[in-house]
Amino acid sequence: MSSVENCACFNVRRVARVITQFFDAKVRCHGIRPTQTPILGALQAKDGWGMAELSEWLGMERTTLVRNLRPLQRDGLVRANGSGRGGRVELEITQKGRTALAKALPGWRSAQNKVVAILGEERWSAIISDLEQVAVKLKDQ
Amino acid sequence: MSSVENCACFNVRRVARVITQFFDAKVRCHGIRPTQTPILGALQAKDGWGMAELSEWLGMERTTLVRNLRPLQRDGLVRANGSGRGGRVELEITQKGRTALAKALPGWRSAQNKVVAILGEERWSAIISDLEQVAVKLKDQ
DNA sequence: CTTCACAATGTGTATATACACACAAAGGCC
DNA sequence: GGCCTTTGTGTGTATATACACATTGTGAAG
Repeated sequence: MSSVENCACFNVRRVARVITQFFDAKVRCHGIRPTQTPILGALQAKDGWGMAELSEWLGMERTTLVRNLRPLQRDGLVRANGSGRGGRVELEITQKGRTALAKALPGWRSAQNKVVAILGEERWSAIISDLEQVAVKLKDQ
Repeated sequence: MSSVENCACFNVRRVARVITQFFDAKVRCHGIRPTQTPILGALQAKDGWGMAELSEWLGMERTTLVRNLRPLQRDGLVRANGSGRGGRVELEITQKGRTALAKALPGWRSAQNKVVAILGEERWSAIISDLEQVAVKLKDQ
């Protein structure tokens, strides 16, 4: 029972790698990476996120988000308004960011559809819901 | 339907982050990381792995495994016998590696039990099995 | 006004991940 | 023997991730 094959961490990371590579192959040619898509998506849905707030929503270490934003800021897809160190920062997606996201959307949708189709939409929803529950419970501890 | 919240890549990566942090908190104090555990585990179960062979089994890019082995080799937990560039390499776990893995096992088991307990063993097995299927189908494409 | 704790952010360092590319050995073909 | 494909490995570069620590603004207590 307690072997490598059953390890929750290993198994989830393993499938995350494969799925990420699959999504990457579909959106890379549009200039953004699958890991950047949710950041842009969150900013497009609602402006004015703070760093800590957005990192919480993404389930990502705050300091990780700081680094992940760097390439997006450098390329002008995201703007960070605020004094930076010490002061609160307001994040917003730029017009260029919106355009990039829109361009990558067909590729993303194709990947998403193919992944979901493997198990079916219902099964997939159940798994996502269960995994979400795991994440929530683990963050309490 | 096609929003950030439903993205398969985002959701799986998200839960992978949380689970990894949880495992990390349990095994870090024993000197190894949750991402290194499966490598050591695979080598303990069977010696003589080649690079490509092991990376395939781990569902990891071959070049990623090369880098991930570096800290383990540096710390003397894993040995790579072979000419390296060009020639086939035989990987093996050292005695120090076996000891480190054994020391971390209680922490790992604790984390594993707690994660599995959230959904129950049956539910968890079903999810792992389904995700495994997704990984296999995606690698064909 | 000063100090002090808190809240929000960034940095140092290390590992994890992978695409594009480069390199070397082994074996078949001529 | 000399070429060439195939197989097995490593490197360059870039992003992703996070723990430990540092920094700065703000408001409350004195």
